[in-house]
Amino acid sequence: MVRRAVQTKGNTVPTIEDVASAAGVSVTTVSRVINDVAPVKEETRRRVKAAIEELRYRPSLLAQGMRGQTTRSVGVLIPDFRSAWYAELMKYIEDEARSHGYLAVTCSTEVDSSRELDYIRDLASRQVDGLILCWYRETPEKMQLLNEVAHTIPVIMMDRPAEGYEASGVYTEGREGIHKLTRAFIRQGHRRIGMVVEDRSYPEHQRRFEGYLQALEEGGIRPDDRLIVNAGVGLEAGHSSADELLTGGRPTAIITGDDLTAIGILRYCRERSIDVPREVSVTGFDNTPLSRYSVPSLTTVAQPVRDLARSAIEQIMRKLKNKRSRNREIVYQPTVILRESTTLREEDLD
Amino acid sequence: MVRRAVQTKGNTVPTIEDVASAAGVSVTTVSRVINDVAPVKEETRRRVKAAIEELRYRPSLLAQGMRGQTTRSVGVLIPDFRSAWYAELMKYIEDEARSHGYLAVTCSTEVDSSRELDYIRDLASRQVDGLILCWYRETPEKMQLLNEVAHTIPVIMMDRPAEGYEASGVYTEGREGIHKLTRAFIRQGHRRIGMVVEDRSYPEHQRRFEGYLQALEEGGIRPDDRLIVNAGVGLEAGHSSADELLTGGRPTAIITGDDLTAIGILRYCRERSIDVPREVSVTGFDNTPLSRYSVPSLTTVAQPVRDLARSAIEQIMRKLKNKRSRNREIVYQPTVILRESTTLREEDLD
DNA sequence: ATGAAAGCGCTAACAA
DNA sequence: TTGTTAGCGCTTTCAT
Repeated sequence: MVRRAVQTKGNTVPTIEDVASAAGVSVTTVSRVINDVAPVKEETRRRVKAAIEELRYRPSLLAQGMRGQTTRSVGVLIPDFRSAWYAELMKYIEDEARSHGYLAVTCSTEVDSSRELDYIRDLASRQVDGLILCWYRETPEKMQLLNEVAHTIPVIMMDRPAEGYEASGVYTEGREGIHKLTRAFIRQGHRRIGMVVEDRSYPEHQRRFEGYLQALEEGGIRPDDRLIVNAGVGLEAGHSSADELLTGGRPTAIITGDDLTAIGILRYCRERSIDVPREVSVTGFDNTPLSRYSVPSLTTVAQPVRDLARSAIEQIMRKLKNKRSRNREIVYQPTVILRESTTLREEDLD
Repeated sequence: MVRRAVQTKGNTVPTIEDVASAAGVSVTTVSRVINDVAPVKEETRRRVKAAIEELRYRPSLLAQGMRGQTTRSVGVLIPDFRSAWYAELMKYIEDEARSHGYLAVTCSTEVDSSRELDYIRDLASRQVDGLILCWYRETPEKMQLLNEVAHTIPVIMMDRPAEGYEASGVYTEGREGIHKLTRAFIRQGHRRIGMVVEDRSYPEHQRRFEGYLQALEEGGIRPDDRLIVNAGVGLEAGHSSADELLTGGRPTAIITGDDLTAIGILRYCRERSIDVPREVSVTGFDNTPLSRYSVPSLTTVAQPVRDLARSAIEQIMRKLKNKRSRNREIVYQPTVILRESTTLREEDLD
């Protein structure tokens, strides 16, 4: 009788069948001890566990996912890994997902529409159990794809209301933060308040801009085009925006929607020996770790990142548990953090 | 004859069978059209494609992965999403993977051994086609698990030699960067050169520290314990290290292994009105975007991040193509970037 | 050029 | 308490 030397194919991953035959039971029994889903005689269980241990068997999540309905994973789309804000969001989303036994698969879209589409399709094909989106531009094609996907799995829009989508919205009302900040400057006597608008095709940035306009209007100040710059996000964008603003309208305060943008402005001011905050105040957004350590440290607007992440995952889990539960909007309020780059005081805020 | 209203189950994802019956062909034919793997009559192909289009069918990567051998994905482990350096690495790894049609699944270990183990096991169960690791501590348990995994799929160790593992190594010789920097300070006349060592249990940090020691020795300088601080990574760690160093041994130059650490030091110096670089020079590591925009801007050591990412993915693809190809060590040399936080000149470097 | 059927590794009826 | 078996959605012989 020829006996195949099973150990020869040592570079093969053991399957449930290998465990079963090693333990002298059926695959069902193995499955039962793995999932602890039906009574198994104590001694059998021991044998199975021993076999699992010895073969270093781990069930294939692919097969489990194929058989069952879940891959225990959620897809996350963010614009850029290198953004401190999204990095932090990603971290907390990962932690929250993990605490439910889920894997967060995060992809960066680089603000590229076709890349967004590709990733959404890819993640859907991989049968992630839910999708969390932080994205920029909106196209009919994306809306359609997204609504198709949302038909199958829960979708969360972060950073904006989910209106118009079959999705839940989880975000911070950034408009309110900028509004408070602008109003505080006005109360302090500022009249020439500038704003760097990062990317108006991104709904949330548009909303922040509206908070600025609203405060100006309430303060009886006419918006001045020379004090409003449309720029990208980041250090470079901040730096060049500062050049534009400070050689033009000469604001006494500059509001931005991103810490890095603000830090780019700080850098510019230092190069030109413009004192912050004496000659011009500068504010950021997101309260990234860096904003505490910039020189001068940065007045900024904080989002409750843990809460955002927790809510996003919670919404997904809720819909996973009860397929027909409704979508929700979860909105958080931002907090203004006062630091050295302004002379604002708490009283100015309200 | 009862006709089931197929459209009723509209919230179900279409399968290859749905496409087949919609197009009036067998699943085999559909598969052939999808994968373009065998001749199909032009008209049939059209019908199938139309059905695919109409049903918005996308093949399940789960089923494909289960059937075939590949999930078209690679797992990536990094310590922290919030580190600018790893964020950048992650971005380029994602891009490279994508260019090969692969999905990069990146997980953060938070420098937690059990989390590392969990993720490695999880990713292996999900049958990623390769694994890229950047990690800290080394335990027997991890070594064993890793070598088991490496038996099945290609594994890349980034940030360190892969010696002792059945893996390829892809990393920058950071020791050399620190060595050059230290030597440059010595040539410039510095004698009291301090170093903040981020985490010596992390092999790469240990190696950087050795570069420092080596340069001191070559310069005939005895290492001074009061000038060497063991700290964590990051702004806070830098800040407190500065306190320790500058109230103690009073170095005229401080070398670190991380830009953020250095920026924490800059912040401290500003608080204490210690002029950089006049009173003390400071250097970082990684040439993160921020190092150009700090005040003062930071002399630092750059790693060729694109090359690292490209090599890592290349090694995986190579081993995937040819299972029995050997592991390799791919080592890159770092580049010193001179900026305002030192008074070093190019001539001092070599 | 096309189709029937086996099987990837697993779970869940259904039987015993 | 345990085992047999039918799929999950796909690819791939092997026939036709």
